[in-house]
Amino acid sequence: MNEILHNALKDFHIEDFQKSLVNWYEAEKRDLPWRRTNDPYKIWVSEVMLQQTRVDTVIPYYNRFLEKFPTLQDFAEAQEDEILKAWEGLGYYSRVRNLQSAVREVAEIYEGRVPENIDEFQALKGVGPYTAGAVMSIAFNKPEPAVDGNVMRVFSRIFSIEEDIAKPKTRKLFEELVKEVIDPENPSPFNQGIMELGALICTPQAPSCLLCPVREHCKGFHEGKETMLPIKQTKKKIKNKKWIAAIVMTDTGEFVIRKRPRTGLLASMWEYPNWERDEGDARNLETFRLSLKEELGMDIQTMEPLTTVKHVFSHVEWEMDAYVVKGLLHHKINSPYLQVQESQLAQYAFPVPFQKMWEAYKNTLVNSGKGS
DNA sequence: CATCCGTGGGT
DNA sequence: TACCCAAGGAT
Repeated sequence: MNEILHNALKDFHIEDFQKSLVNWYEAEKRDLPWRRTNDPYKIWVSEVMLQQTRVDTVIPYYNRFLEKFPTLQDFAEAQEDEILKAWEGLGYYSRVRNLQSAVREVAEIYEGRVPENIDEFQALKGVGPYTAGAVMSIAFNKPEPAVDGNVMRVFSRIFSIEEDIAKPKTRKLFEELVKEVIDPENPSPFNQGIMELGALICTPQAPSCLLCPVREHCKGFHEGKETMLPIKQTKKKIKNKKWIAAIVMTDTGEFVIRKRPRTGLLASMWEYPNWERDEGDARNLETFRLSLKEELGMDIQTMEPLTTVKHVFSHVEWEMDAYVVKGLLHHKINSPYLQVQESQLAQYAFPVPFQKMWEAYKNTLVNSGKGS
């Protein structure tokens, strides 16, 4: 066993720790929708939604999702636009496409039953070490580690571990540590207990150590280092990208939208037509007119400034100058473009920056007395 | 291993 | 305002 592990476990009362944690979890756990089921499909859905996403954000999405796709088979048979719409606003959209790909594989290869073998399950798309361990332990009560940010923070403090939790290698260290201390009789409440502790007590800022059920086991607390842990390398600054975009309405009163490429940022989501813009280039607007004319075959009648939308993603920032364009379409437009009635817009999934743009458009209609 | 991939809330 | 953070995974 490696040095850090050996050191961490020295003088650590494993069984007392397990009991204190599991008892606290059973007494204090929140009543969350995915804790009311044993269906591995539903637990799987919850775990994917919860990746890098807060509980309060997930709850309404989870409920709506399972209302729409109650069974694994229902979700396997759904159309891409349907599943993206169900995920709209939740972010990290490849999660839902990977989830469907994985679910379809389960439907076809495993006769619709979620594999109980962790290696088979983790081989599915979108299922990494954390999700595999979480579903195996929570749905099937298997003693597998499920190391997320909570677990690394809580265990960094309990064992006073100063490894950088931003480094991939560190997650493996914590997996080994969990394997040593997990309660083999109660893997599900143990794993969920650590995460619940991280969410309710052992929080990133100002942990409530005086309320902590495992305080007496916490080396970081005893050393007065709990607020110094975990150690995490800071990430670098994000870049800025500038766009010019438009709400385009045709002479027939329809709106022009566009499907984004299958890969990359906001993959397969819908958007309003937009092109990259060069800062300080006076020809931006003229280039924009040309793009609309050439790509859409549109004669522009009016073009008025709408708003500027700023949106910060995980690694890039957008600044979109938005316009409202009205024009004549001479030909049928081609994929990836689509012209739809306003009443049909709601069935297409738009990422947040374009939702902001549409809201601004609706507001101008209301303010100018043209709204409904 | 570093970077890409969303969004909203907290300080 | 400018960060940080939240039940990560793919490439």
